[in-house]
Amino acid sequence: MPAPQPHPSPESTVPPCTAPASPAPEAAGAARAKGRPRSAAADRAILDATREALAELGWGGMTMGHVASRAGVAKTTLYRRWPSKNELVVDAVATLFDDLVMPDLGSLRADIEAVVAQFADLLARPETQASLLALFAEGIRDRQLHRRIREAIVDPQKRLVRQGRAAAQARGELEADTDAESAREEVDIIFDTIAGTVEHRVLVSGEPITPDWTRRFTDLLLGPLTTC
Amino acid sequence: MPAPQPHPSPESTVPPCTAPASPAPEAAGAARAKGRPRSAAADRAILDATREALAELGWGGMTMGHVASRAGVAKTTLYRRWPSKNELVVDAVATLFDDLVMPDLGSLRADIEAVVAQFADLLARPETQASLLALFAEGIRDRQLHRRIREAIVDPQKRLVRQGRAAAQARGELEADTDAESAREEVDIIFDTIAGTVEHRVLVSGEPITPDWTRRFTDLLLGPLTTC
DNA sequence: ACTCTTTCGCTACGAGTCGTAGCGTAACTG
DNA sequence: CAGTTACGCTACGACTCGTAGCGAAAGAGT
Repeated sequence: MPAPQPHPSPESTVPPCTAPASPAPEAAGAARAKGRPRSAAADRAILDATREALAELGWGGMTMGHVASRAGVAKTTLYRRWPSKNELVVDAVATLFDDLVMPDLGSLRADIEAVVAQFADLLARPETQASLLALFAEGIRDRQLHRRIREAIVDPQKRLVRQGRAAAQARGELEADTDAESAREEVDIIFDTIAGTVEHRVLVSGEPITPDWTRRFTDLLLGPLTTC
Repeated sequence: MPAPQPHPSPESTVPPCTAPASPAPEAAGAARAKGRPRSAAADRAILDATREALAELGWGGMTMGHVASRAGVAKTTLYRRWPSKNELVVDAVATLFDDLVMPDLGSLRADIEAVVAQFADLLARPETQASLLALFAEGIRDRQLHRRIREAIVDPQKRLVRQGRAAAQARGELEADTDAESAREEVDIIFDTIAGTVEHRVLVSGEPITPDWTRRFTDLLLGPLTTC
C-alpha cells in the first residue's frame, strides 16, 4: 500500500471515487490544499474493516453499513471515497497480493514450487476466498471494475513470472527470448496456467495444495525433459 | 437434461427443493402419484427463461421476479421447485456443459486442442460468462451449493480427461497407469490445469482463445519432448 | 361422477441492502 | 479570522429476496 493519498486506488489511472466535483482540473501532484483534509486514518480503518468483514461474513454477508460501523465511520464517508462495494474490495484485497515474491532459490523447479506454495497460502486465507471469485464475477459485467482488477491485482503479479524466467535464463535453464512479443505471450500463458490452475484447484475443486500436488504440477509445467 | 422428474436437479442425491412436507418417507422411484402433478412445461420454461435472463442481464441483473414473469409463471412456483436463485442457476447452467465431447481425432495433441476449443466456445457464451464465476463465488460460502456444483458441473466433465487419456494410452502415446490412485490424481491435475487456465484466460485476463494460443498451451501440457 | 390432494397464479408483506440527500459540526488553510 | 472541505448522523426511495394466505384449477383414486 503506497503512501496515504487523498484518494485510495493508488497507482490506477482511473480515479476510484467520484471526483471532488469543484476543484480545477489541475494536474496531479501535491496540488491539494484547501479545506479539511481527508483522514488517512479513516482510509486505513475502512480497508482493515473491509478485510475483517470479508473474512468473517464473506462477500454477501459484508455490507457497507457493517464496514462503516466497524471502522467507526459514517456510511457516507465510505461512499465519498469509493463509488461502490466492488471498488472498495478491490483496494482492500489488492494489498494482500503484494506479499508474493519470487525467491530465486537456484533452480527453476524450486522457484516455481515456492511461488505456488505462497499463492496457495494466500488462497487459503478467508478474506481471499471470500472476495477473489466474487470480484472476478462482478468484473465480468462491469468493464471498469474489470480494468481495475487487472491493474491492481492481476497484472502486477506477472512480474513474478518475468523474474522467474529471467533468473532461469541467467542460469541457462531456459533459452533466451527470440523476440519481445513472443516472450510476452509466453509470460501470459504461464501466468494464466499457474494462477488459473491453483485457483481452480483450491476454490472450485475444493482440494488442498499439498507439497506432492505442487511437485506433480511442476512436473507438468517443466515437461518430462527438464524433470530431472 | 434428463427426463422430466417431479423435482429438478436430476442425479443429485441432494433434493434441490424443499421436500413436499407430508408424504411418507418412502424411498425414491415412481412412488409419486397423488394430487395435481407439477407441470413439466413450467420446468422447461423456467430453465430457459433463466438462461435467457442470465445472458441478457447478467447474474446481478437477473431477478427471480423477472425469470418468473418471463417464463409465464408465478414467482411462488419458482420457489416451490428451487430453494434459491443459486440452485436454480446451477440446474440452468449445468446442461450447457453436456455438449462437450472428447472427439478422438487420432492424436493426443489434436484431442486436447479440440476440447480446449470447445471449452473456449462455451466460455464465450454470455450465459456462461454471467453465471459460472458467480456460481463458483457463491459456492465458496454455501457448502451445499459447492457440492451441487461439483456434482452437476465439475465432476461430470472429468470424463473428458479420462477418455482422452485412455485413447492416448491405447495409441501408445502415454504409458499405462501404474496404480489407480496415482491415475486419479493425475486426472485431477490435468483437469484443473485445463479448466482453470482457460477460465482464467477468458474470464479474468479477458483475452480470447486463439488457435495460436491453444497450440502454445498444448505445447506446455505435452512438454517439449512430445511436441513433435 | 365424486372427492381428495396437490399445484397454480395472484397479491401482499417483512426484512434487508444499496446508494443518496440534507443537516449541523469539526478540521484545516491562507 | 473567514472560507472551504470533510465528517457523523438521520432519514429516505428503490429494489430484491423469500414467505404467507387466498381461491381456483388439474389431475388421481374410488
